[in-house]
Amino acid sequence: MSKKLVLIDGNSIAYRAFFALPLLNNEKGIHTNAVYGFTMMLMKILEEEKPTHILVAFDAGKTTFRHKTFSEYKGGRQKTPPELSEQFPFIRELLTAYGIAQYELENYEADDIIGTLSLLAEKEGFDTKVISGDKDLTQLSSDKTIVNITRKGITDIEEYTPDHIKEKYGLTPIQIIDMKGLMGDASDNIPGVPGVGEKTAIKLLKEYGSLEKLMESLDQVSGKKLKDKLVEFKDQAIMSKELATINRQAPIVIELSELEYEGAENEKLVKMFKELGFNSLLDKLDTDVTETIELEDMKYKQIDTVDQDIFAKENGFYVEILEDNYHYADIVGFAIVNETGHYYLPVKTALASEAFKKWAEDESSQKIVYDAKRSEVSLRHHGIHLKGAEFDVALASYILNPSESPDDLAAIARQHGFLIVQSDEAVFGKGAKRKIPEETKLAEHLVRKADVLVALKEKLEQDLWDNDQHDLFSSLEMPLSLVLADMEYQGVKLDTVRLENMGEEIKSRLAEIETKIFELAGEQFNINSPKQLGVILFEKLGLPVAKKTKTGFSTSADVLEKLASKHKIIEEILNYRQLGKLQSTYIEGLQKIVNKETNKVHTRFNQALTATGRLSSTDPNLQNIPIRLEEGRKIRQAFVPSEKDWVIFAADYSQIELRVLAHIAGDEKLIDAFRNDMDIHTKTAMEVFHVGKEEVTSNMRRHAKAVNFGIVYGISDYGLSQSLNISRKEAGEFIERYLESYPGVKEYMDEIVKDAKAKGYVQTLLHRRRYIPEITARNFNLRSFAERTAMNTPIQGSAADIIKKAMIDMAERLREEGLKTRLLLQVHDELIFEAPQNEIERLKKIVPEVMENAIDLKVPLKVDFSYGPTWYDAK
DNA sequence: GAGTTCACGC
DNA sequence: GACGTACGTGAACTCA
Repeated sequence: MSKKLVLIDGNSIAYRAFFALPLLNNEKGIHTNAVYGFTMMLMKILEEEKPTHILVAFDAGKTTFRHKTFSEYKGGRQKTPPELSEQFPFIRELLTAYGIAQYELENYEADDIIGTLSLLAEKEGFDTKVISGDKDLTQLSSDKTIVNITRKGITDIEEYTPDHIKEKYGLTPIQIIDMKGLMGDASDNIPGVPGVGEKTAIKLLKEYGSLEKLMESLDQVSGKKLKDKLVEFKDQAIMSKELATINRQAPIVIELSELEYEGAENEKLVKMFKELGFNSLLDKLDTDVTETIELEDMKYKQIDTVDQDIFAKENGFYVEILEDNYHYADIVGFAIVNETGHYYLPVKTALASEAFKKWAEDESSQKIVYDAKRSEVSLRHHGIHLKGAEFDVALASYILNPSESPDDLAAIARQHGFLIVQSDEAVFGKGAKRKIPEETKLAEHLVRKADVLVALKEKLEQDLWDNDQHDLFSSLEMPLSLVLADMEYQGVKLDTVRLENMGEEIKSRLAEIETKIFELAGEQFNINSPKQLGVILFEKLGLPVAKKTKTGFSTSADVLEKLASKHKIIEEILNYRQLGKLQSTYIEGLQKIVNKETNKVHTRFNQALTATGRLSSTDPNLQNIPIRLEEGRKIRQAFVPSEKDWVIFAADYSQIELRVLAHIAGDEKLIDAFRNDMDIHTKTAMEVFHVGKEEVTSNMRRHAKAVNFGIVYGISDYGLSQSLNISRKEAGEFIERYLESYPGVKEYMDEIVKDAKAKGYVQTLLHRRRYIPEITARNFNLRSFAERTAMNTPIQGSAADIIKKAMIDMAERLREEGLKTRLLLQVHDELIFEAPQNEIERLKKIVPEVMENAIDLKVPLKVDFSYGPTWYDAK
């Protein structure tokens, strides 16, 4: 077996982690961000590299042999912040728990230890991986040694092989040292030659090979200024090179055999993680760790005959279904935990029991559940209408922190310190190996889950109160889960014949286009392969390369569109892509998932996923059915009412996000515009371009529309420049002018960012929160992104709140009025119903009324609606 | 099976 | 001065 050595630059990685992550605190107020980042990195390395040997090297003390050469080496460097210093002991302890060797050496830096050991390892036939945040280490790269340098954060790395260095700099690894000697390194206070930067250094080295050879041939150097500098600073350059050279002969007294990695002491790790408050990392430890810890015996009773006395007023109730599509999956078992005891109910027993059904449908018997909607829908397939599910742990967790909400009950439990239940993956396995274990194991697992539900409710409910989010939970998300359950269970009818005909037509058109493309290309290839397509377009046909992805040429639509005038093949390819998308995703995709007996599709709305509070939709995703291009829009002709002579009735909010913005920001002009029901894009164009209504050109309006779009989605100047195909500078100016035009909005944007920095989160009108820790990041990108998130989330999230409220109100209103109309879908700002003809007139009044009055804002909400025999016609 | 690229909606 | 830039789902390809 081959030997694999991993060498980690401990100080460098700790620094990286510290600066990449916000200052986390554990319960005792100890800073833990560097330890956390370090741990993440370690876990990743261990998993990906699977080393046989491993060592973490640290710098020892303040001075090294390099200071003898140059006393100002690393001078001017900022002192290590105390918040980081205090974390080193924990990192050391962590490494001990992992059973990973550590080493430091008086007078030497971690670099030198790593350099020395990697040289030794090469001689002994190891494959070595060096991990650092310091690019200096790349000089160690060789055919046996790969150097990984962290790029941003701590887990994103760039891999330096000799080939990669050649490609990136045109140099060999050894020449990296020469480059450093010439250009210096501000961070280490290595002077180099003034006026020589990376570009010049590379040029010189490509020509002369090394610093020494360059110095020998100084007279040949072109450019007087450069030559003078090189002459003047010759000694300084040579010294700089010396400083930058890693010592590969350090007097280390440790042997490679001592670095053998035998695995972590899991119990120590679990203990440490708990102390440090790394609950989320506990999850990532080997599953057998969570199996062994603190799992006290679970006493439970298996129920063979359901009797009233196993029920109480408040019950933890867990419904287990293994597959994720609960519309088609079987229930695997139930568990109930309450003050009377712990019970496991086999599926057959429960479903055959009248007592069970009666209890499940009893509103007054409260159930604490995990994923209410999932439980409701699956029970309904067995004729049981779950009632009294008053606390959904998954939804509560999501509301408390939508970004961190795990998708497994055990993980939520762990997050809150309850280590009494295993992960589903540990019990059922994952992927192809997922299966139901023997019944006692299953029973115990389910009972534990029901048990932890009860414990979690207590904790989560308190947290909801503390955050002033209880109302959002109990009056919005909980009732909404019932509405969504109805929608999903009801499903949407498809005209499968229509779908099939469209498929046939597209198929033949695709074949035609394919022939044309092959003719134009002069050969056959897979058009769907970006790789092959790239070769054809940019190598064979020699079209100009505008953009590259990390694996090759970019062939995305925006790139291709710019090439359209250069070759006839482009248009065909874009056409092929568009039709291919319709065929594979929509026609075939829907055909795959439609219920063959009922011709209905039953989507699942994920109510606990997005960071903003929007819903998402899967299997099929009915929130991205084409509409923009007529060609694709025709897909909507296949969406029809499920009953004869009914219609599809669609109602959408007009500019809900911008209206919300007007309200939140309290911007006079924006409020005024909406009160007067103006065309908001025209209005914005008037403001931004300082023109009258009549002078707004279609191009101005288009630009204004894109800026409004940008505000709603929180895109950057770069994003705006992409969508308008203008420069980033121009895009930035547009945004600035927008903010000048709407001073209230500008003020809001400034305030919300300040607020987010102070509180660490932002919130919506109905108190939905989103935590934005990166808002204090030192990294410009992370911080900018966080700032845009802070500005955008209250807008988009409040809009999501409002339509959710409208859905609940709508369901209630339909019930009150005894209408047969059914709500089928929600697509972020629109609701789609199916309705009998004779209810249309009522709906025309009720739907806008309910939707527009879902909340009271400083501006009116406006709803447009339409209806027709198919979804296509409801436009 | 995981990661990448592309494309659809809001 | 560079970084890599709304979110979500799904398909096909590619590599291991």
